[in-house]
Amino acid sequence: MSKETIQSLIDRYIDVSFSVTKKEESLMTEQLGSEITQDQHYILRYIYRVGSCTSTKLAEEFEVKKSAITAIINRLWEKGFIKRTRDEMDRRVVYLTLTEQGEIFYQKIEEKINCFVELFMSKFEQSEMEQFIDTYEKLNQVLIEIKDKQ
Amino acid sequence: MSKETIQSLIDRYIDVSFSVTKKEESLMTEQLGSEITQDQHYILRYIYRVGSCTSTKLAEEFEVKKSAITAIINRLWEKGFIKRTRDEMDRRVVYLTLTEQGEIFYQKIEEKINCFVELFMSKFEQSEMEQFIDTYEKLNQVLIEIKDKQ
DNA sequence: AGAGATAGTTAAACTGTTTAACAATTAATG
DNA sequence: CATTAATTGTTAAACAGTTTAACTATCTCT
Repeated sequence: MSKETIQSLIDRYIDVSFSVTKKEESLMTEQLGSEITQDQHYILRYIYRVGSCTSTKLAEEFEVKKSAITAIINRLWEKGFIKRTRDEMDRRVVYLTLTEQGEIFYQKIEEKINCFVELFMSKFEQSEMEQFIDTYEKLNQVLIEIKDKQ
Repeated sequence: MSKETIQSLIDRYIDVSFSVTKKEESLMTEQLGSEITQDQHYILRYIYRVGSCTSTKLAEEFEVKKSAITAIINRLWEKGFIKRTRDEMDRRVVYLTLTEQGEIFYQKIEEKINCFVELFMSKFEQSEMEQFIDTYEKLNQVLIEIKDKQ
C-alpha cells in the first residue's frame, strides 16, 4: 500500500469518525429530549440490560473514575429513575437498579432511539450494513488488544 | 428483513459505536498528552488545515454555539497556540490562525495521532478498511440529509 | 486486634456546553 | 443622513461530566 493511500485513509477516517459521532450525538440528544443527557441514557441502558449492578462495575465498564459515576447516578436518582440498595452481606456495596418509573422512562426513549437508528440503517442494503458492523466490531476488538498491550 | 435481524443490527450498532468512540477517545487522549484536550486538538486541526478562520465558521463547523468556541480558543490562546487578528475592513471579524509555536505543536501531535490510527488500520486488509470508510462516509451523508429534513 | 484493601461518597478544580445579555460594528431602510 | 436591523464576538452564570485527593465505612487477612 502506498504512503499516500495510507495517509488518505487515515485522514478520511479521522474526519468521518469525528463528523458521524458529532451528528449522531446531536440527533440522539434530540430524541432524548430535555429530561436526560446522552451519558445518563447510556448508564440507564446498561442498568436496564443487566438488571442490577454496582458503581464499581459501571466505572470499569464506562472507563471512568467511580466519582464520575456517583455524579451521574445522583442525577438519575434525583429524577426518580434509580434505586440504591445496600448489600446486607457486604455493607460497602450498593446495588443500583431502575425504579418502575425508570424502567417505563427507559423503554420510552429506547423506542425513540431504535426508530432513529432504524431510520438511517434503512438507507443501506442489509449486506452493506452487516459488513460495516462486522468491521466495526473487529475494530473494537483491535482497540481492546491495543489497550491491553499498554 | 426480519424484525429480529433489524433489532439485532440496531443493538449491535449502538453498542459498538459507543465502545469504539469511548476507546478511541481514551487512546487518542493518551497520544495528546496533558497539554491539550481532544476538542482543542480538533479545533487546532481544523485551523491548521484551512489556515485561517473565524469563530462563527468554527461554531458552524463544530455545531456548537459561538460562546463555546470562545472558551476553547481562549484556552488555546493562553497556551500560545492561537493568534487573533482583527479584520481591518470589517472590524467585527476576528481571524484565528496558529502561531508558529501552535503549528510546531500541532505537527508533533498530528504525527502521533497518525501513528496511532495507522497502527489499528494495519490490522485490516486494505480492501476491508476502504469498504468500511466508504460506508462510514455514506452514513455521514445520510445523517446530513436527516438533519436537513428537520 | 490491627494493618491493609475495597466500595462508595464528597469536595475542589477543570473543560465543554448553553442561554442570555452585552458592546462594537456594519447593513439596510426610510 | 439617521435610525433601526443584523452580525461578530465576548462575558457571565449555570450546568454536566470529568479527575484527583481525601475521607468514611466496611471487610479481609494475618
